[in-house]
Formats: sequence, C-alpha cells, structure tokens
Amino acid sequence: MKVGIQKSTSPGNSINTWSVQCGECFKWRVIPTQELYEEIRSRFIEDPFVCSKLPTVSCDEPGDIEYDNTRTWVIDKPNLPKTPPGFKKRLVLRKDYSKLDCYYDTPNGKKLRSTAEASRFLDKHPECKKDISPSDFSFFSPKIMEDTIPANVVKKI
DNA sequence: GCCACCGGTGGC
DNA sequence: GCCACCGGTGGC
Repeated sequence: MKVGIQKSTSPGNSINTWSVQCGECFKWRVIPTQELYEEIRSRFIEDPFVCSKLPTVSCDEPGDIEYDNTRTWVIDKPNLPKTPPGFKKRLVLRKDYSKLDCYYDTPNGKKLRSTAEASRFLDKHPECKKDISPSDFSFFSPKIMEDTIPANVVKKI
C-alpha cells in the first residue's frame, strides 16, 4: 500500500505533483488536482486505487512518472481527512530538505499550524463548527525519501 | 508590524 | 528517536 506525493523545484517550495500507485500494475498515476488526490487518499484503504478509476486510463497505458531522483518524493499516509471546504492545505518543503511544514489557510486568510490552533479557530468561529471538527484537520507531514534529495542540497548539522 | 521560515523541545 | 507543536526572528 502506497500513497505518494512529489515535489520538484517549484516556486514557494510547495508540493506540486500528486500521484498514487495502482494496486494492480504498480504504475504511478499523476492526479491532476489536490482535491481529487485527497478524495482518493481519504478512502485509500477500503477503496484502493487502480488505474481504471481514472477516465481514459487503464493498466495497459505506460505510467505517468517513475519513482526516481529526477524529482524529490515524499510518502504520504492513506485515509487522511479531506481538507474542509473553504480551507486550503499546504505542504512546504524546508530549504535543507529536512522536513515539510503543514499549514491550512482558513477561509478568512488566517494560517493554522497545528490541531490545537485548528481547535481554537473553530471555537472562535461557531458557524464553522456545525460542519467541521478538529479531526477534519491532519497536520501529518509526509516523510522525505532520502534517495531522491538533490545532491547539491546543503544539510544543516 | 507582519509573517514566512526555522529551531528547539516535550511527550510519546 | 521522532514528530507535533509553537516561539522567535530576519527580512520585508
């Protein structure tokens, strides 16, 4: 079982490519939007991804991308909650590739950095509370695959 | 003054 | 040892 997301050099050092591995042919398929990626991820265990789930794709088609060091890969967790409507989830890679920071931007432009902050935000905004709970946020930060970190990255000691 | 970014740590 | 969490700050 694998869920993958991927970072190549991009403005803001944010994750810019979302992909999942087919459970039957093991090829990687690029998922065009974060929203669809999160939809697939949210039910990944009970509803594993296969190529045929995508329109016009089957296991006969070549994979979209390969797991290699032409880009940096990070490994996600299955069955994380979908980002609540109106919020935007961001994963930002640190310059030294040591880790990713996870943020949610709220509908009114605030930044949330932890479940505790999300809880406090919901307390302040009771109108959100009827549809959203703290468990709808996951600040899990995907693991960076060492073998895909560019050779010229300077690691801090 | 803000905020993107980083460093440190407490709890597991 | 890891990582969730948050304080601090440098650059704007």
